[in-house]
Amino acid sequence: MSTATTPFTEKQELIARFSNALAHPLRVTILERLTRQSCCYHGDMAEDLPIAKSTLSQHLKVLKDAGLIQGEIDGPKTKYCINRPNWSLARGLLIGFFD
Amino acid sequence: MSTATTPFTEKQELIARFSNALAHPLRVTILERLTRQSCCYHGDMAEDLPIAKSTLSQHLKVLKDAGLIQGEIDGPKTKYCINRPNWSLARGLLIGFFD
DNA sequence: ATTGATGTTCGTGTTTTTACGATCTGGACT
DNA sequence: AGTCCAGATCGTAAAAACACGAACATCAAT
Repeated sequence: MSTATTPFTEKQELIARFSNALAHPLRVTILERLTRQSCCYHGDMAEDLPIAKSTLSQHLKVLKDAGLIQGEIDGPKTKYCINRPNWSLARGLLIGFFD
Repeated sequence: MSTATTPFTEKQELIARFSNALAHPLRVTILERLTRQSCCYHGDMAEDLPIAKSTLSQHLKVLKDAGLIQGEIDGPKTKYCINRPNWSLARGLLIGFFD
């Protein structure tokens, strides 16, 4: 396809996109939690984090748009977990990036 | 010291800071180049990249402030190279982050 | 049907990022 | 001294990130 919309390679764009998802300590915290326990509800995170729930929703959306997590509606709650395929992709790209 | 200025751990802050440095494809490109060849002049990069020199300076400053590169004045030119200790630190943190 | 709990979305304001040209600084060479 | 080149810094403008409360939607009980 080679949609050359930018002067950068696909790989460079992906590294930047995944890195951007990790570029806020709150999102790092969220991801750490989701890797420790397989899944987690919005509400459980909101309890432990010193932010408004709307702010948490925004950060979860950033992570979802980056492809690192996925959300699933479970009754009245929303359950989030790591998007494994993309997580592996990100890990591979970043480990490769650091030689 | 424990300057608890944020509710996050030092490690989380560092991961976010290093990731933020990688969160733009241009900066990814710069770092890729600096890892391939040990050092590189501002001017050499400016030739190959589709951006104004002032913009390049800004991105180099972001990378320097994050601690990933260091600059050295060499006659009329400025020579940049990877900051090895911090590069290793970033690699360790990110590889650890991805399990 | 009403209520209550759970999250998302909307609207707002503040701050940061990104990009550029123009200006300034400092070395090298006449 | 004067000139040229390399880069940094300044000033500006547009866009995006961040945070919050208010309003909205949805499910699950009552």
